[in-house]
Amino acid sequence: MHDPRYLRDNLDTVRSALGKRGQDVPWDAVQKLSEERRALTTQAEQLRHELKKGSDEVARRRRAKEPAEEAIAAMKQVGDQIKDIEGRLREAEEALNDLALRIPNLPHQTVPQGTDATQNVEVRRWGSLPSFSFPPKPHWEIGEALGILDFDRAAKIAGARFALMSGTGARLERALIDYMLDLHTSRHGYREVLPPVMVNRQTMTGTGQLPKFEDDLFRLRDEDWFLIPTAEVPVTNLHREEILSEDRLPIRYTAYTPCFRREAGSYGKDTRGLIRLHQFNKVELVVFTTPEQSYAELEQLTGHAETILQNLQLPYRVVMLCTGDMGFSAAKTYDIEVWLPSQNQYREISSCSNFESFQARRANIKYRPGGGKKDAKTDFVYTLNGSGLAVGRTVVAILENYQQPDGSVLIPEALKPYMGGRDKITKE
RNA sequence: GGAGAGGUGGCCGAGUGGCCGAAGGCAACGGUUUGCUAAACCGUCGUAGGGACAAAAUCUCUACCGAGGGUUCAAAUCCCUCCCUCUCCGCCA
Repeated sequence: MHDPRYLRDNLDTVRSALGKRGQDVPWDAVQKLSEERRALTTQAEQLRHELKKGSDEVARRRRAKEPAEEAIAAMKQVGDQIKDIEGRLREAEEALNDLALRIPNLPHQTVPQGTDATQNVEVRRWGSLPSFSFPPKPHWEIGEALGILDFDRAAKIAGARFALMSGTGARLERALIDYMLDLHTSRHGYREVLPPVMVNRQTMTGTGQLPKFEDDLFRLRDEDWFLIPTAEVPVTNLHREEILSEDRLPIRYTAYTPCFRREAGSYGKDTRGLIRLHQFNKVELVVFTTPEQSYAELEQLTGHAETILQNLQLPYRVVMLCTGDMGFSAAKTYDIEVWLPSQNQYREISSCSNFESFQARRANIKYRPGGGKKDAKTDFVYTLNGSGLAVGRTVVAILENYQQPDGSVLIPEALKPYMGGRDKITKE
């Protein structure tokens, strides 16, 4: 959501800054409704002022035992006018709001121009790629052979794009969740939260999933609740409609949740394995901070996610997304991509973004600068979040990078304490 | 699911049709006093949208007493719908 005043006065700037991203926005309608709303607001306020004065006059006359019929009749008319104007105002506001909520965020200046993922910019690489004396297998073959992944039964009980993990596979997923949360809470300064995974419409609107991307979400049939596609949604909305004092900032949360995505329109993509599922687990990092600190926070938060991969000794690279590949709400995004030997490429395992005030405006999350002094003007916080990490994809990376010629899989050193001390997954 | 109670400013809490954006208290902030602390006293003390001013200070208008409708010249106050919280019963983890 953009500042309506800024939008009104700088429509052309916004429009060109959005470039390709804003192609489907009906700019003329935005401008027209913007002006209409302003005019109607002024009219309505003037009329209400008149009504107030008139009503006070009636009250005064009543007390003075003077006749008030004339004033009452006049005010009755003003009242009718107000009803008319306010009705039109409401319509204009609703229409404008609906359009405004569909305008994506403006990219930060440092974001490269581009139309798709091929124009993302690699920022850095970490780790050395593993070499194999045999053709590395895809994780689903490894997992099924070991008896820790079962896609056939998952399909039976739920359908395509679901997974069943069992035995050491289930333990591995749980170990990773534990490990990530422990690291972020004890070393990186995040507070752990365990939020609802079903949320209401307002919450989904706050972070930008609604109104534009309802088709990507699972929705309950009898209630207006949605399954969260990421913990970003409930956790960012923790402070919706709140004013935080600056000395509380930055506020950092980490949350493990399952995530649910319809994956509409991705038929045929990553149909096998754990890469793209309707339900997956993720540990998320969410930060509320000031505008000044937000970009330093983005670097730091990305680093926190990288630490997990480093500790697990998984090679990865960091890319800065170009304007055409960024999500709707983001101003700047780094993707962390982990190396997958079977695919001979890096694949996304984390996405870290600064949303600037875009979500804060939608969710009305403010802060009061200057150590809580009353006279300081409030302003919107900046929100950030990143995966730290997508758990299923981390399992994928471990299975593939740590696979052995005999089909077993070594357990990364850092994870052993979380795996009951075992150092290897063998056939079960 | 059944029955009942309730939602007012950061918090507590008054307010049943007009002079109420809302008494009083607490907290907070500024000051006076004080050897220091405390206390006392004085003052300030919600959010947002518009207008005036070149801008800030400031002034002014409008909205907001859970949300949305309605009645009325006039609604925190009356009516309707919804949401949320609490208590009891039932059910369940």
